[in-house]
Amino acid sequence: MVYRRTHQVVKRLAARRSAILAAARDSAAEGGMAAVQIAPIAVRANVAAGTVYRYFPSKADLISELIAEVSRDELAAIRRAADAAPGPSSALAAAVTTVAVHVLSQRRLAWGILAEPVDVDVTASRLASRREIAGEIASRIDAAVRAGHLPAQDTALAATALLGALHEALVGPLAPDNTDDPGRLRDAVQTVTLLALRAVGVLDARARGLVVQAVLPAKVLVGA
Amino acid sequence: MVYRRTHQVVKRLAARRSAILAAARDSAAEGGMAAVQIAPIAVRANVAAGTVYRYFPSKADLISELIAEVSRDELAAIRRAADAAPGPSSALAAAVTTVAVHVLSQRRLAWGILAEPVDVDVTASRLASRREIAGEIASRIDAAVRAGHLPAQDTALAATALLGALHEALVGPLAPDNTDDPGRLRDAVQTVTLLALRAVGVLDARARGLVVQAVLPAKVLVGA
DNA sequence: ATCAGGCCTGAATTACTGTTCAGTTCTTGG
DNA sequence: CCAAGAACTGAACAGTAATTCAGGCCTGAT
Repeated sequence: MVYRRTHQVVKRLAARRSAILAAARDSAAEGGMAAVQIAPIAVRANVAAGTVYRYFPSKADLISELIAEVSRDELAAIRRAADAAPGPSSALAAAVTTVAVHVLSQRRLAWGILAEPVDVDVTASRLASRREIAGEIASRIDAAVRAGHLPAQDTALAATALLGALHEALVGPLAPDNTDDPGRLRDAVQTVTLLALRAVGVLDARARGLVVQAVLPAKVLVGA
Repeated sequence: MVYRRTHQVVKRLAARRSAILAAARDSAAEGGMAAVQIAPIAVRANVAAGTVYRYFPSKADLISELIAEVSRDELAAIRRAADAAPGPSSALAAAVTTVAVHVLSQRRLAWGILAEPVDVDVTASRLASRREIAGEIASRIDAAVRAGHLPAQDTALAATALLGALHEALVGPLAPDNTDDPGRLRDAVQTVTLLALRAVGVLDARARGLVVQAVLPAKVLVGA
Protein backbone atom coordinates (compact mmCIF):
# COMPACT_ATOMS: atom_id res chain seq x y z
CA MET A 1 0.00 0.00 0.00
CA VAL A 2 1.37 3.30 -1.08
CA TYR A 3 -1.24 5.59 0.39
CA ARG A 4 -1.15 6.32 4.07
CA ARG A 5 -3.20 8.65 6.20
CA THR A 6 -0.52 11.09 7.11
CA HIS A 7 -1.06 13.57 9.87
CA GLN A 8 -1.84 16.23 7.29
CA VAL A 9 -4.59 14.16 5.74
CA VAL A 10 -6.10 13.29 9.08
CA LYS A 11 -6.21 16.95 9.91
CA ARG A 12 -7.86 17.86 6.63
CA LEU A 13 -10.46 15.13 7.09
CA ALA A 14 -11.26 16.37 10.56
CA ALA A 15 -11.48 19.92 9.28
CA ARG A 16 -13.95 18.88 6.60
CA ARG A 17 -16.05 17.03 9.06
CA SER A 18 -16.14 20.12 11.22
CA ALA A 19 -16.94 22.27 8.22
CA ILE A 20 -19.91 20.10 7.35
CA LEU A 21 -21.17 20.15 10.92
CA ALA A 22 -20.66 23.90 11.08
CA ALA A 23 -22.53 24.34 7.82
CA ALA A 24 -25.39 22.32 9.24
CA ARG A 25 -25.35 24.38 12.41
CA ASP A 26 -25.35 27.65 10.50
CA SER A 27 -28.17 26.46 8.27
CA ALA A 28 -30.21 25.50 11.30
CA ALA A 29 -29.50 28.79 13.03
CA GLU A 30 -30.58 30.73 9.95
CA GLY A 31 -33.49 28.82 8.52
CA GLY A 32 -34.42 26.25 11.11
CA MET A 33 -34.31 22.53 10.64
CA ALA A 34 -36.14 22.77 7.34
CA ALA A 35 -33.03 24.47 5.96
CA VAL A 36 -30.83 21.57 6.98
CA GLN A 37 -30.65 19.77 3.65
CA ILE A 38 -27.77 17.83 2.24
CA ALA A 39 -27.29 19.76 -0.98
CA PRO A 40 -27.20 23.29 0.51
CA ILE A 41 -25.01 22.13 3.38
CA ALA A 42 -22.57 20.60 0.92
CA VAL A 43 -22.40 23.90 -0.98
CA ARG A 44 -21.80 25.78 2.26
CA ALA A 45 -19.03 23.43 3.27
CA ASN A 46 -17.46 23.54 -0.21
CA VAL A 47 -17.91 19.87 -0.93
CA ALA A 48 -20.16 17.80 -3.15
CA ALA A 49 -23.33 16.20 -1.87
CA GLY A 50 -21.81 12.77 -2.05
CA THR A 51 -18.91 13.81 0.16
CA VAL A 52 -21.22 14.44 3.07
CA TYR A 53 -21.90 10.72 3.03
CA ARG A 54 -18.23 9.93 3.50
CA TYR A 55 -18.46 11.63 6.88
CA PHE A 56 -21.98 10.86 8.00
CA PRO A 57 -23.85 7.66 7.14
CA SER A 58 -27.12 9.54 6.78
CA LYS A 59 -28.80 12.84 7.34
CA ALA A 60 -30.16 11.51 10.61
CA ASP A 61 -26.63 10.88 11.86
CA LEU A 62 -25.53 14.32 10.80
CA ILE A 63 -28.35 16.00 12.66
CA SER A 64 -27.87 13.75 15.64
CA GLU A 65 -24.29 14.87 15.96
CA LEU A 66 -25.34 18.44 15.55
CA ILE A 67 -27.75 18.03 18.42
CA ALA A 68 -25.13 16.28 20.53
CA GLU A 69 -22.61 19.04 19.86
CA VAL A 70 -24.95 21.87 20.79
CA SER A 71 -26.04 19.90 23.82
CA ARG A 72 -22.47 19.42 25.01
CA ASP A 73 -21.79 23.15 24.77
CA GLU A 74 -24.98 23.88 26.66
CA LEU A 75 -24.21 21.43 29.42
CA ALA A 76 -20.70 22.80 29.86
CA ALA A 77 -22.04 26.34 30.14
CA ILE A 78 -24.59 25.29 32.73
CA ARG A 79 -21.96 23.53 34.82
CA ARG A 80 -19.57 26.43 34.61
CA ALA A 81 -22.22 28.91 35.76
CA ALA A 82 -23.57 26.71 38.51
CA ASP A 83 -20.16 25.74 39.86
CA ALA A 84 -19.22 29.39 40.13
CA ALA A 85 -22.19 30.13 42.37
CA PRO A 86 -21.72 30.47 46.14
CA GLY A 87 -24.35 27.96 47.25
CA PRO A 88 -26.83 25.32 46.06
CA SER A 89 -29.73 27.73 45.59
CA SER A 90 -27.56 30.22 43.74
CA ALA A 91 -26.22 27.38 41.62
CA LEU A 92 -29.73 26.36 40.65
CA ALA A 93 -30.60 29.94 39.81
CA ALA A 94 -27.43 30.26 37.76
CA ALA A 95 -28.16 27.04 35.90
CA VAL A 96 -31.68 28.14 35.02
CA THR A 97 -30.52 31.58 33.97
CA THR A 98 -27.84 30.09 31.76
CA VAL A 99 -30.35 27.96 29.92
CA ALA A 100 -32.64 30.93 29.51
CA VAL A 101 -29.91 33.19 28.16
CA HIS A 102 -28.60 30.55 25.79
CA VAL A 103 -31.90 29.67 24.21
CA LEU A 104 -32.76 33.34 23.89
CA SER A 105 -29.51 34.25 22.18
CA GLN A 106 -29.86 31.41 19.68
CA ARG A 107 -33.59 31.01 19.48
CA ARG A 108 -33.85 29.54 16.03
CA LEU A 109 -31.10 27.03 16.65
CA ALA A 110 -32.52 26.15 20.05
CA TRP A 111 -35.95 25.55 18.59
CA GLY A 112 -34.44 23.38 15.89
CA ILE A 113 -32.44 21.32 18.34
CA LEU A 114 -35.30 20.96 20.79
CA ALA A 115 -38.53 20.54 18.99
CA GLU A 116 -38.76 21.63 15.40
CA PRO A 117 -40.12 19.00 13.04
CA VAL A 118 -37.43 17.18 11.05
CA ASP A 119 -38.04 14.78 8.20
CA VAL A 120 -35.74 12.15 9.64
CA ASP A 121 -35.90 10.49 13.01
CA VAL A 122 -33.72 12.24 15.58
CA THR A 123 -35.82 11.29 18.57
CA ALA A 124 -33.01 9.37 20.19
CA SER A 125 -30.47 12.15 20.19
CA ARG A 126 -33.04 14.73 21.24
CA LEU A 127 -33.97 12.46 24.08
CA ALA A 128 -30.33 12.07 25.09
CA SER A 129 -29.82 15.81 24.91
CA ARG A 130 -32.77 16.53 27.14
CA ARG A 131 -31.82 13.79 29.52
CA GLU A 132 -28.37 15.30 29.98
CA ILE A 133 -29.58 18.83 30.57
CA ALA A 134 -32.50 17.72 32.72
CA GLY A 135 -30.19 15.50 34.73
CA GLU A 136 -27.89 18.40 35.45
CA ILE A 137 -30.76 20.60 36.58
CA ALA A 138 -32.16 17.76 38.63
CA SER A 139 -28.91 17.31 40.48
CA ARG A 140 -28.79 21.02 41.25
CA ILE A 141 -32.32 20.87 42.61
CA ASP A 142 -31.33 17.84 44.61
CA ALA A 143 -28.38 19.67 46.11
CA ALA A 144 -30.65 22.50 47.22
CA VAL A 145 -33.10 20.02 48.72
CA ARG A 146 -30.32 18.27 50.63
CA ALA A 147 -29.11 21.64 51.88
CA GLY A 148 -32.58 22.15 53.32
CA HIS A 149 -33.38 25.08 51.06
CA LEU A 150 -36.19 23.33 49.21
CA PRO A 151 -38.95 20.89 50.14
CA ALA A 152 -38.43 17.24 49.20
CA GLN A 153 -39.75 16.49 45.73
CA ASP A 154 -39.45 14.42 42.57
CA THR A 155 -36.40 16.24 41.26
CA ALA A 156 -36.36 14.55 37.86
CA LEU A 157 -39.93 15.55 37.14
CA ALA A 158 -39.31 19.03 38.49
CA ALA A 159 -36.25 19.49 36.27
CA THR A 160 -38.21 18.34 33.22
CA ALA A 161 -41.03 20.71 34.04
CA LEU A 162 -38.62 23.61 34.52
CA LEU A 163 -37.02 23.05 31.14
CA GLY A 164 -40.42 22.79 29.53
CA ALA A 165 -41.42 26.08 31.06
CA LEU A 166 -38.23 27.82 29.95
CA HIS A 167 -38.40 26.52 26.42
CA GLU A 168 -42.05 27.21 25.89
CA ALA A 169 -41.90 30.68 27.38
CA LEU A 170 -38.73 31.74 25.61
CA VAL A 171 -38.43 29.89 22.31
CA GLY A 172 -41.81 28.28 21.78
CA PRO A 173 -44.32 29.61 19.30
CA LEU A 174 -45.93 31.84 21.90
CA ALA A 175 -42.67 33.37 23.02
CA PRO A 176 -42.74 37.15 22.71
CA ASP A 177 -40.62 38.25 19.80
CA ASN A 178 -38.34 40.85 21.37
CA THR A 179 -35.22 39.70 19.62
CA ASP A 180 -33.24 42.89 19.74
CA ASP A 181 -34.25 44.74 22.88
CA PRO A 182 -31.67 43.83 25.56
CA GLY A 183 -33.88 45.23 28.29
CA ARG A 184 -36.84 43.10 27.35
CA LEU A 185 -34.63 40.07 26.99
CA ARG A 186 -33.31 40.54 30.49
CA ASP A 187 -36.82 40.98 31.79
CA ALA A 188 -37.91 37.77 30.16
CA VAL A 189 -34.96 35.89 31.63
CA GLN A 190 -35.70 37.27 35.09
CA THR A 191 -39.39 36.55 34.93
CA VAL A 192 -38.93 32.99 33.82
CA THR A 193 -36.14 32.29 36.28
CA LEU A 194 -38.31 33.61 39.06
CA LEU A 195 -41.15 31.33 38.01
CA ALA A 196 -38.80 28.37 37.89
CA LEU A 197 -37.35 28.97 41.33
CA ARG A 198 -40.74 29.46 42.90
CA ALA A 199 -41.96 26.28 41.17
CA VAL A 200 -39.47 24.15 43.05
CA GLY A 201 -40.34 25.80 46.33
CA VAL A 202 -38.14 28.85 46.78
CA LEU A 203 -40.07 31.54 48.60
CA ASP A 204 -41.01 34.55 46.53
CA ALA A 205 -38.85 37.05 48.36
CA ARG A 206 -35.76 34.88 48.42
CA ALA A 207 -36.31 33.88 44.78
CA ARG A 208 -36.28 37.52 43.71
CA GLY A 209 -32.92 38.01 45.37
CA LEU A 210 -31.44 34.92 43.75
CA VAL A 211 -32.67 36.00 40.33
CA VAL A 212 -30.99 39.38 40.60
CA GLN A 213 -27.70 37.75 41.61
CA ALA A 214 -27.91 35.14 38.85
CA VAL A 215 -28.70 37.60 36.09
CA LEU A 216 -25.72 39.83 36.84
CA PRO A 217 -23.06 37.69 35.10
CA ALA A 218 -25.54 36.63 32.43
CA LYS A 219 -26.10 40.19 31.33
CA VAL A 220 -22.83 40.05 29.47
CA LEU A 221 -24.03 37.10 27.46
CA VAL A 222 -27.30 38.77 26.60
CA GLY A 223 -25.35 41.69 25.27
CA ALA A 224 -23.10 39.45 23.18
CA MET B 1 -80.71 22.80 -12.84
CA VAL B 2 -82.25 19.53 -11.82
CA TYR B 3 -79.96 18.71 -8.91
CA ARG B 4 -80.41 20.45 -5.60
CA ARG B 5 -78.72 19.95 -2.27
CA THR B 6 -81.62 18.58 -0.30
CA HIS B 7 -81.48 18.38 3.44
CA GLN B 8 -80.65 14.71 3.20
CA VAL B 9 -77.64 15.35 1.00
CA VAL B 10 -76.40 18.13 3.22
CA LYS B 11 -76.58 15.81 6.18
CA ARG B 12 -74.69 13.09 4.36
CA LEU B 13 -71.98 15.53 3.33
CA ALA B 14 -71.61 16.75 6.89
CA ALA B 15 -71.47 13.18 8.14
CA ARG B 16 -68.72 12.34 5.68
CA ARG B 17 -66.74 15.36 6.71
CA SER B 18 -67.03 14.31 10.33
CA ALA B 19 -66.09 10.76 9.45
CA ILE B 20 -62.93 11.95 7.74
CA LEU B 21 -62.00 14.16 10.68
CA ALA B 22 -62.73 11.35 13.12
CA ALA B 23 -60.59 8.99 11.09
CA ALA B 24 -57.77 11.50 11.22
CA ARG B 25 -58.20 11.89 14.95
CA ASP B 26 -58.19 8.15 15.53
CA SER B 27 -55.12 7.73 13.36
CA ALA B 28 -53.31 10.42 15.30
CA ALA B 29 -54.34 8.94 18.63
CA GLU B 30 -53.09 5.52 17.59
CA GLY B 31 -49.96 6.14 15.61
CA GLY B 32 -49.14 9.79 16.08
CA MET B 33 -49.02 12.39 13.35
CA ALA B 34 -46.90 10.15 11.15
CA ALA B 35 -49.95 7.91 10.82
CA VAL B 36 -52.10 10.77 9.59
CA GLN B 37 -51.89 10.05 5.87
CA ILE B 38 -54.53 10.63 3.29
CA ALA B 39 -54.82 7.09 1.94
CA PRO B 40 -55.22 5.30 5.31
CA ILE B 41 -57.60 7.96 6.54
CA ALA B 42 -59.71 7.57 3.42
CA VAL B 43 -59.89 3.81 4.00
CA ARG B 44 -60.90 4.36 7.63
CA ALA B 45 -63.61 6.81 6.61
CA ASN B 46 -64.85 4.51 3.83
CA VAL B 47 -64.15 6.93 1.00
CA ALA B 48 -61.57 7.16 -1.76
CA ALA B 49 -58.45 9.23 -1.39
CA GLY B 50 -59.70 11.78 -3.87
CA THR B 51 -62.85 12.32 -1.85
CA VAL B 52 -60.88 13.67 1.06
CA TYR B 53 -59.96 16.55 -1.21
CA ARG B 54 -63.60 17.40 -1.78
CA TYR B 55 -63.82 18.20 1.92
CA PHE B 56 -60.39 19.57 2.71
CA PRO B 57 -58.27 21.56 0.25
CA SER B 58 -55.09 19.94 1.50
CA LYS B 59 -53.67 17.74 4.18
CA ALA B 60 -52.55 20.86 6.01
CA ASP B 61 -56.14 22.07 6.20
CA LEU B 62 -57.33 18.70 7.42
CA ILE B 63 -54.79 18.62 10.21
CA SER B 64 -55.43 22.23 11.05
CA GLU B 65 -59.08 21.48 11.61
CA LEU B 66 -58.18 18.45 13.65
CA ILE B 67 -56.03 20.64 15.86
CA ALA B 68 -58.76 23.25 16.13
CA GLU B 69 -61.32 20.64 17.07
CA VAL B 70 -59.24 19.05 19.79
CA SER B 71 -58.34 22.50 21.02
CA ARG B 72 -61.99 23.53 21.27
CA ASP B 73 -62.78 20.45 23.34
CA GLU B 74 -59.85 21.15 25.59
CA LEU B 75 -60.78 24.75 26.11
CA ALA B 76 -64.36 23.85 26.95
CA ALA B 77 -63.21 21.31 29.51
CA ILE B 78 -60.89 23.81 31.14
CA ARG B 79 -63.63 26.41 31.39
CA ARG B 80 -66.11 23.93 32.80
CA ALA B 81 -63.69 22.79 35.49
CA ALA B 82 -62.54 26.28 36.40
CA ASP B 83 -66.03 27.75 36.49
CA ALA B 84 -67.15 25.03 38.87
CA ALA B 85 -64.44 25.96 41.38
CA PRO B 86 -65.31 28.03 44.46
CA GLY B 87 -62.69 30.77 44.03
CA PRO B 88 -60.01 32.16 41.71
CA SER B 89 -57.17 30.08 43.14
CA SER B 90 -59.23 26.92 43.05
CA ALA B 91 -60.24 27.78 39.50
CA LEU B 92 -56.62 28.07 38.47
CA ALA B 93 -55.80 24.78 40.15
CA ALA B 94 -58.77 23.17 38.44
CA ALA B 95 -57.73 24.52 35.06
CA VAL B 96 -54.19 23.24 35.43
CA THR B 97 -55.35 19.86 36.65
CA THR B 98 -57.74 19.56 33.73
CA VAL B 99 -54.98 20.16 31.23
CA ALA B 100 -52.78 17.64 33.01
CA VAL B 101 -55.45 14.97 33.10
CA HIS B 102 -56.42 15.51 29.48
CA VAL B 103 -52.95 15.30 28.04
CA LEU B 104 -52.19 12.26 30.17
CA SER B 105 -55.30 10.39 29.12
CA GLN B 106 -54.60 11.06 25.44
CA ARG B 107 -50.87 11.35 25.41
CA ARG B 108 -50.25 10.34 21.85
CA LEU B 109 -52.93 12.61 20.49
CA ALA B 110 -51.80 15.47 22.68
CA TRP B 111 -48.21 15.10 21.54
CA GLY B 112 -49.37 15.06 17.95
CA ILE B 113 -51.51 18.15 18.35
CA LEU B 114 -48.87 20.03 20.30
CA ALA B 115 -45.47 19.32 18.96
CA GLU B 116 -44.96 16.20 16.91
CA PRO B 117 -43.26 16.75 13.56
CA VAL B 118 -45.66 16.86 10.62
CA ASP B 119 -44.69 16.97 6.98
CA VAL B 120 -46.98 19.88 6.25
CA ASP B 121 -47.04 23.29 7.84
CA VAL B 122 -49.54 23.50 10.68
CA THR B 123 -47.69 26.15 12.62
CA ALA B 124 -50.54 28.62 12.38
CA SER B 125 -53.21 26.39 13.84
CA ARG B 126 -50.90 25.09 16.53
CA LEU B 127 -50.15 28.67 17.41
CA ALA B 128 -53.83 29.51 17.56
CA SER B 129 -54.50 26.48 19.71
CA ARG B 130 -51.82 27.38 22.19
CA ARG B 131 -52.90 30.96 22.23
CA GLU B 132 -56.43 30.00 23.16
CA ILE B 133 -55.45 27.65 25.94
CA ALA B 134 -52.72 29.94 27.24
CA GLY B 135 -55.14 32.86 27.16
CA GLU B 136 -57.61 30.99 29.28
CA ILE B 137 -54.96 30.05 31.83
CA ALA B 138 -53.65 33.61 31.80
CA SER B 139 -57.07 35.01 32.60
CA ARG B 140 -57.41 32.59 35.51
CA ILE B 141 -54.04 33.66 36.84
CA ASP B 142 -55.09 37.23 36.39
CA ALA B 143 -58.25 36.65 38.38
CA ALA B 144 -56.22 35.21 41.24
CA VAL B 145 -53.85 38.16 41.12
CA ARG B 146 -56.74 40.61 41.21
CA ALA B 147 -58.20 38.74 44.15
CA GLY B 148 -54.91 39.37 45.95
CA HIS B 149 -54.01 35.68 46.12
CA LEU B 150 -50.96 35.98 43.89
CA PRO B 151 -48.20 38.56 43.37
CA ALA B 152 -48.48 40.80 40.32
CA GLN B 153 -46.79 39.27 37.28
CA ASP B 154 -46.69 38.90 33.53
CA THR B 155 -49.66 36.58 33.34
CA ALA B 156 -49.30 35.77 29.65
CA LEU B 157 -45.71 34.65 30.08
CA ALA B 158 -46.59 32.76 33.23
CA ALA B 159 -49.42 30.93 31.48
CA THR B 160 -47.14 29.99 28.61
CA ALA B 161 -44.50 28.73 31.00
CA LEU B 162 -47.06 26.69 32.94
CA LEU B 163 -48.28 24.98 29.82
CA GLY B 164 -44.72 24.28 28.75
CA ALA B 165 -44.02 22.70 32.10
CA LEU B 166 -47.15 20.56 31.97
CA HIS B 167 -46.56 19.37 28.45
CA GLU B 168 -42.90 18.63 28.86
CA ALA B 169 -43.34 16.84 32.15
CA LEU B 170 -46.36 14.79 31.12
CA VAL B 171 -46.23 14.16 27.39
CA GLY B 172 -42.77 15.20 26.30
CA PRO B 173 -40.05 12.71 25.46
CA LEU B 174 -38.78 12.65 29.03
CA ALA B 175 -42.20 12.07 30.51
CA PRO B 176 -42.23 8.94 32.67
CA ASP B 177 -44.05 6.17 30.89
CA ASN B 178 -46.59 5.05 33.49
CA THR B 179 -49.45 4.73 31.07
CA ASP B 180 -51.60 2.26 32.94
CA ASP B 181 -50.99 2.78 36.63
CA PRO B 182 -53.79 5.07 37.88
CA GLY B 183 -51.91 5.77 41.09
CA ARG B 184 -48.79 6.96 39.35
CA LEU B 185 -50.85 9.02 36.94
CA ARG B 186 -52.55 10.77 39.83
CA ASP B 187 -49.20 11.36 41.47
CA ALA B 188 -47.84 12.91 38.30
CA VAL B 189 -50.86 15.18 37.97
CA GLN B 190 -50.53 16.28 41.58
CA THR B 191 -46.82 16.88 41.41
CA VAL B 192 -47.03 18.95 38.27
CA THR B 193 -50.03 20.92 39.44
CA LEU B 194 -48.21 21.71 42.66
CA LEU B 195 -45.19 22.95 40.72
CA ALA B 196 -47.41 25.07 38.52
CA LEU B 197 -49.21 26.70 41.42
CA ARG B 198 -46.02 27.44 43.29
CA ALA B 199 -44.51 28.86 40.12
CA VAL B 200 -47.10 31.62 39.97
CA GLY B 201 -46.62 32.39 43.63
CA VAL B 202 -48.96 30.21 45.65
CA LEU B 203 -47.34 29.34 48.95
CA ASP B 204 -46.32 25.71 49.30
CA ALA B 205 -48.75 24.85 52.06
CA ARG B 206 -51.73 26.48 50.42
CA ALA B 207 -50.79 24.99 47.05
CA ARG B 208 -50.85 21.48 48.49
CA GLY B 209 -54.37 22.02 49.72
CA LEU B 210 -55.55 23.39 46.40
CA VAL B 211 -54.04 20.45 44.55
CA VAL B 212 -55.86 17.92 46.67
CA GLN B 213 -59.16 19.70 46.10
CA ALA B 214 -58.58 20.04 42.37
CA VAL B 215 -57.61 16.42 41.82
CA LEU B 216 -60.74 15.05 43.49
CA PRO B 217 -63.12 15.55 40.57
CA ALA B 218 -60.35 14.78 38.08
CA LYS B 219 -59.78 11.33 39.51
CA VAL B 220 -62.84 10.16 37.67
CA LEU B 221 -61.34 11.25 34.38
CA VAL B 222 -58.07 9.56 35.08
CA GLY B 223 -59.94 6.38 35.73
CA ALA B 224 -61.90 6.73 32.48
C1' DA C 1 -88.11 7.00 -16.84
C1' DT C 2 -84.92 10.50 -17.87
C1' DC C 3 -81.22 13.52 -17.64
C1' DA C 4 -78.57 17.47 -15.72
C1' DG C 5 -75.46 18.18 -12.46
C1' DG C 6 -72.71 17.53 -8.74
C1' DC C 7 -70.25 13.59 -6.15
C1' DC C 8 -67.00 9.83 -5.90
C1' DT C 9 -63.33 6.87 -7.46
C1' DG C 10 -58.43 5.40 -7.50
C1' DA C 11 -54.76 4.89 -10.68
C1' DA C 12 -51.54 8.01 -12.49
C1' DT C 13 -48.97 12.10 -11.80
C1' DT C 14 -46.00 15.19 -9.34
C1' DA C 15 -42.67 16.94 -6.42
C1' DC C 16 -39.29 16.63 -3.47
C1' DT C 17 -34.86 15.17 -1.41
C1' DG C 18 -32.00 11.70 0.56
C1' DT C 19 -28.89 8.44 -1.22
C1' DT C 20 -25.87 5.96 -4.49
C1' DC C 21 -21.93 5.00 -7.46
C1' DA C 22 -19.03 4.98 -11.71
C1' DG C 23 -15.72 7.94 -13.02
C1' DT C 24 -12.26 11.51 -11.77
C1' DT C 25 -8.90 13.71 -8.96
C1' DC C 26 -5.76 13.84 -5.33
C1' DT C 27 -2.17 11.96 -2.03
C1' DT C 28 1.68 9.20 -0.73
C1' DG C 29 5.78 6.16 -0.74
C1' DG C 30 9.11 4.35 -3.88
C1' DC D 1 7.57 10.40 -12.24
C1' DC D 2 4.66 6.41 -11.25
C1' DA D 3 1.52 3.15 -9.23
C1' DA D 4 -1.82 2.13 -5.62
C1' DG D 5 -5.27 3.43 -3.06
C1' DA D 6 -8.22 6.65 -0.99
C1' DA D 7 -11.26 10.69 -1.34
C1' DC D 8 -14.32 13.47 -4.06
C1' DT D 9 -17.69 14.60 -7.56
C1' DG D 10 -22.44 15.37 -9.12
C1' DA D 11 -25.73 13.50 -12.11
C1' DA D 12 -28.85 9.83 -11.86
C1' DC D 13 -31.75 7.04 -8.97
C1' DA D 14 -35.39 5.80 -5.74
C1' DG D 15 -38.90 5.95 -2.26
C1' DT D 16 -42.58 8.26 -0.42
C1' DA D 17 -47.00 10.46 -0.19
C1' DA D 18 -49.69 14.34 -1.40
C1' DT D 19 -52.49 15.75 -5.13
C1' DT D 20 -54.99 15.55 -9.60
C1' DC D 21 -58.54 14.38 -12.95
C1' DA D 22 -61.05 11.73 -16.53
C1' DG D 23 -64.59 8.81 -16.28
C1' DG D 24 -68.35 6.46 -13.85
C1' DC D 25 -72.06 6.85 -10.32
C1' DC D 26 -75.68 8.71 -7.68
C1' DT D 27 -79.34 12.15 -6.58
C1' DG D 28 -83.31 14.88 -7.42
C1' DA D 29 -86.66 17.48 -10.33
C1' DT D 30 -89.59 16.87 -14.38
